[in-house]
This record gives sequence, structure tokens and C-alpha cells, in this order.
Amino acid sequence: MSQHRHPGAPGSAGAVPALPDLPEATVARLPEYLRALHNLADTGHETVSSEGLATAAGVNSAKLRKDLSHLGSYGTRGVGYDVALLIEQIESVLGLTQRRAVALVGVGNLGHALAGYDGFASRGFRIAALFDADPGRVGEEINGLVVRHVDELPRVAAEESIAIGVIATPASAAQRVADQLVEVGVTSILNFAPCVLSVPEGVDVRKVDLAIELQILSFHEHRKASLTALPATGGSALTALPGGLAATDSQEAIGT
Amino acid sequence: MSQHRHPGAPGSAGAVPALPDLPEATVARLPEYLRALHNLADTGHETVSSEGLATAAGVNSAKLRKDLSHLGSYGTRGVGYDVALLIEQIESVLGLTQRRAVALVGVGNLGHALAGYDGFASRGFRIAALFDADPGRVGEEINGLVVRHVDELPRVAAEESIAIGVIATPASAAQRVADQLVEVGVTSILNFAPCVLSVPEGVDVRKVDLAIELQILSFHEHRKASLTALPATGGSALTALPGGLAATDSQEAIGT
DNA sequence: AGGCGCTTGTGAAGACGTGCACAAATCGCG
DNA sequence: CGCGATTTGTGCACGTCTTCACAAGCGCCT
Ligand SMILES: NC(=O)c1ccc[n+]([C@@H]2O[C@H](COP(=O)([O-])OP(=O)(O)OC[C@H]3O[C@@H](n4cnc5c(N)ncnc54)[C@H](O)[C@@H]3O)[C@@H](O)[C@H]2O)c1
Ligand SMILES: NC(=O)c1ccc[n+]([C@@H]2O[C@H](COP(=O)([O-])OP(=O)(O)OC[C@H]3O[C@@H](n4cnc5c(N)ncnc54)[C@H](O)[C@@H]3O)[C@@H](O)[C@H]2O)c1
Repeated sequence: MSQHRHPGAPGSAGAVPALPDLPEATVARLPEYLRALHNLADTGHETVSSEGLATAAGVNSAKLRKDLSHLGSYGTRGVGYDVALLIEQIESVLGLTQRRAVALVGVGNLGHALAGYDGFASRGFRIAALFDADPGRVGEEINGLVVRHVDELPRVAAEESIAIGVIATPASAAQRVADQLVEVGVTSILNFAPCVLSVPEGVDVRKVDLAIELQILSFHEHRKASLTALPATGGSALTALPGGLAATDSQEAIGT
Repeated sequence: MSQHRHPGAPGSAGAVPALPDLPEATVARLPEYLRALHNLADTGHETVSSEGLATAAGVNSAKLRKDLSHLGSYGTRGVGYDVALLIEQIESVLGLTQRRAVALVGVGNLGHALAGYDGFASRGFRIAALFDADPGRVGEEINGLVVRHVDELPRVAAEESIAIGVIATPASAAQRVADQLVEVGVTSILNFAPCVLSVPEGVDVRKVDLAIELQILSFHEHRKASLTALPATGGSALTALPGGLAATDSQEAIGT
């Protein structure tokens, strides 16, 4: 976690973009806004209201406005937001003006799918290199890229100026791979292996774990089943009627 | 969300689970604790302290204790938690005592990888059916399962009592597939397509979007680069030491 | 039995995130 | 030129989550 908040320079008369220092929750939503905006642009929309964009992104419109207000005032009251301008601004804030090079380590079952995914390219990234430790896989060509041995990582990382590393190896190898990535200067890692990675301060790790997602769904499934099964709670008072239609739970949005 | 648990009956002679109604943030972490606990059990540990488990799960120990306290008091002061007992409790709360059936729709690039993934089975789930709309793929056998046409979903869903649907189709087809899943009674969906799904109240959707993860990393990468470029802010400090060996295990955990 | 060290469980405080509600700003039109 | 319709940007209150700090409980050793 980044904790050191520089207290000084509040007004900050800086003329430059000035690093807005966005709330983390906002950062996590910006990509979704960006995707929705691209959809709108592709369908010919020139402007969009906060209400419209919020619906397209699946969030509350007040939240969307507050999020965007952190980037500056790029909307026009009474009109809405200019789609092209907003795309530009969000991409700028997310650092997508340069196409970042991604290295994928572990070209197995999952790695193959990722290597062949074109959603990377269309959203600001370039798979620059594939690595594996299995000699049987080295040399294989996927989508125009040759799989290299992981020992070549230092050389290739320098050549391609890798910005982000993706780990798709078994969990047992993930920490070692992470160490190797850090060693060659990678400071952002996306980890698909089901394990906790230990990295130096300053290195960011995000984790995607499919089984965890399913287990969270399982919890809610379990809870829903229990609720309809035995609606009587405690011993007295509040006799939540089992009608089944009186579901008070509002929007079902779970987690982030 | 309601939080008031029954005020009386502290000893709680109740033998039944009793629906703890956990905070969502806690639910999202329980699977990680569970995974860490299984690792501990496999390496012969019988008990573990909150500190130890917290480290293994990559969280703060106070947070872990508070999370576990929501399930009840399953620890022993001065000793720690019984690993086997805690596994049992967490699995019970998450509804993993029954092996839930999962249907995977869209057996393309990504779908193939998911269908062949054994991490499902070992963590409480069973891939019960594969579906695709492409006649060319229907009939193909993957990992012992035959790909069926998506039109067979109603029949198969009933036969296998599908609990969770996984969508791995292109975004353009995702909403239609979601509708079909809801239609046959599925109330939990894991969506890999980069789009917002609209579902009725009572249906839970979780989304995994690889490009979003990368873009969030990109933001932090961008910010880190800007900071080192112009460190004039405040007193600066933090001169990222290149040594590389001073790995403080302070995880950089971003977002959730 | 009693004391000591260790660990849990939790109250309290603060940080963070959310959503309402409304003033301010802008456009279009008569 | 002014007015009403529309939509942004934000102050404020509320709820959720995190973290600290410590009393209470437990086992072990003397
Ligand atoms: N397949 C899926 O759908 C899926 C889903 C979620 C998570 N995961 C996780 O993703 C990871 C990969 O899964 P998979 O199914 O592709 O496994 P896999 O065994 O098919 O592929 C792993 C690949 O990593 C390579 N590898 C092993 N050690 C390495 C090292 N030190 N350096 C470089 N490469 C190395 C192996 O040679 C292999 O090619 C696993 O941790 C798995 O738990 C997979
Ligand atoms: N491949 C990846 O690594 C990756 C990563 C992240 C996200 N995604 C997303 O996952 C989804 C699938 O990606 P992919 O690379 O596997 O695509 P793909 O084109 O290889 O596979 C899509 C499959 O869905 C099937 N399909 C299409 N319409 C259908 C329908 N109505 N019902 C049932 N099946 C249908 C197609 O026949 C095809 O087999 C896409 O939305 C993609 O954006 C993929």
C-alpha cells in the first residue's frame, strides 16, 4: 500500500497534468468507462451524459461524475461529456498513450489462450515476448511470437523494454518467476497462479484467481439457498416472510 | 445490508450454522485463507497463529482475526487456530461442502484452457457441461467432456443441476448467453467477456477482465514513472534502491 | 497453584468509498 | 436577451473497511 501522502502543496498551481493521485476505487473503474466510451464512439456518439455512460459502464451516475471530476472538468453542463475528449483524457491518465510491452511467462494451457488473445492489442498493450522453462515448448511459435527459454529473460527484457510481466506458470514456480521479473526491472506483475507473491516495495502485483471467484459465487449461492429454505431468524421478532418475492436485497453487485 | 445478529444467546447453544451474514470484504478474502490453510495442512501443520496465516494469505493479521471472528470463535488464545477445523468452517460458510456443478459456455481460445483446468475440481467445483454455438465445435471432446450445442442448455442444466455458469464467448454474444443461463435457473455467473451484463435481481454476476487488470497496472506504472521523473514534490525521499535484495515483504496489494 | 508469555477477539478511531440532493453552468429558443 | 430545460460538479451525511491497541483467555512451567 502506498501510504506516504505528501501533505504539502495543496493548491498546487502547477500547469502540467499534475498527477491527480486518484482514489484507488476510481482507478479500478476508469478502464470500464474507457471500454464503454469506445463502444459509444464506434456507434457514432459524439457526446454522452453521465447517466448514459454510467448505464453503459454498469455504475451509478453520481459515482461516475465524481470519478471523472477527479480528472478535471471535462464535461459541459447541460450537454454531457465529449466522447473523444474523454477517451483521450482517461487514456492519458492510465498511461495508455504509449503501448506497453508485456512479457508472458508460462505458455501452458492458460498461457496459450492469453498469447492468442487479441484483446490485449486493442486495449493498449503489446505482447512482446513469451517464455517457458520447458525445453519442449521453447521454439514453438504462437501468433507470430516464438517461445523463448526463461533464461533469456534478462536480454529480451532489456531489448523490448518490458513494462509488465504476466505469470501463468504453476503456483510452485510463480515466486521464482516473480523474482526473475523483478530482477530484470519489471515493476508490475499480473499473477494467474493461485499463490501469494512476495515482492519488494514499489512493485505492484495484481492477482486473478478463477477458483476464488467461483468460491465467492458459491457463498452467495449458498446463502440464497439457505434464505429460501428457512426464513425464520433468531427466536423472536422479525419474521421475514418467505414469500420469495419480497427480496429486499437491492442490486446484486458483489465485490469489486 | 443488515448486520444486526441476534443480540441474545451469547453462548449460542444453536447447533445450526445460523447464516453469519458476513461483510462482503470478508467473503472475498475467505477463499484466500482457505487456500493458505490447505497449504498448511499439506505441510503437516496442525495449528496456525493469526500472524502465520495472515502472512501466508498476504494480509494484515488484525484483519484476518476480525474476518475469522465473524464466523465464530474457532481459535484458542495462546495457541492459534486448528487448521483442520478452520478449513471445515470456512468451507461450510462458503457452501463448498457440496460440489457445485459448473457449466462453461463458449469453448474457444479461453474456454479450452478453462475446460482443461484441474484447479476447478480441487477447489470444490465440477465442470458438468461444455457448450458452444459453433456446429464445428459441437461434439469435440475435451478432458472427457463432450461439447454440446448451446440449445441443449435447458435439458442439460436440469439433468446436471447446474449451479454456476461461466461465460467465455465473445462480448457480442455474452448478454444473450446470460439470458439463456438465467432462463434455465442459473443464479450465479462468472463472465469473462468484456461487457456489462444485465441480469434480474437475485442473480449474481462476477466479471474477470484481463485488459482491465493490465490497465490498472499501467496506471501505477505511469505514476511511478512520473514520480521518478520529477521528484521535486515534498522532500522527495524514497530513492528507489536498486540493490534488489532488501525485499521487504510488504505486499503492494492494489485494490481488491 | 500461581505466574508468565503468548494469542485471540473486539472496541474505538480513522480512512475510505458511496449516493443523495442541489447550486452552478450551459444550451437552445422564443 | 432572458428563461427554462438540462446536466455537471460537489458538499454532506452515511455506511463500510481497516488498523491499532489492549483486555481476556489459554497453556505451560515452576
Ligand atoms: N488453465 C486455466 O484455465 C487456469 C485458470 C486459472 C488459473 N490457472 C493457473 O494458471 C497457471 C497456469 O495454468 P496452466 O493450466 O496453463 O498450467 P500448465 O501446466 O498447462 O502450464 C504451465 C506452464 O508453465 C511452464 N513453467 C513451469 N515452470 C516454469 C518456470 N519456472 N518458468 C517458466 N515457465 C514455467 C510449464 O512448462 C508450462 O508450460 C497455474 O498456476 C494455474 O493454477 C489456470
Ligand atoms: N483468450 C483469452 O486469453 C481471453 C482473455 C481475457 C478475456 N477473454 C474474453 O473471453 C471471451 C472468449 O475469448 P476467446 O479468445 O476464447 O474467443 P474465441 O472466439 O476463441 O471463443 C469464443 C467461443 O464462443 C463461441 N460462441 C460464440 N457465440 C456463442 C453463443 N451465442 N453461445 C455459445 N457459444 C458461442 C464461439 O463459437 C467460440 O468457440 C471473449 O469475450 C474474450 O474477450 C479472452
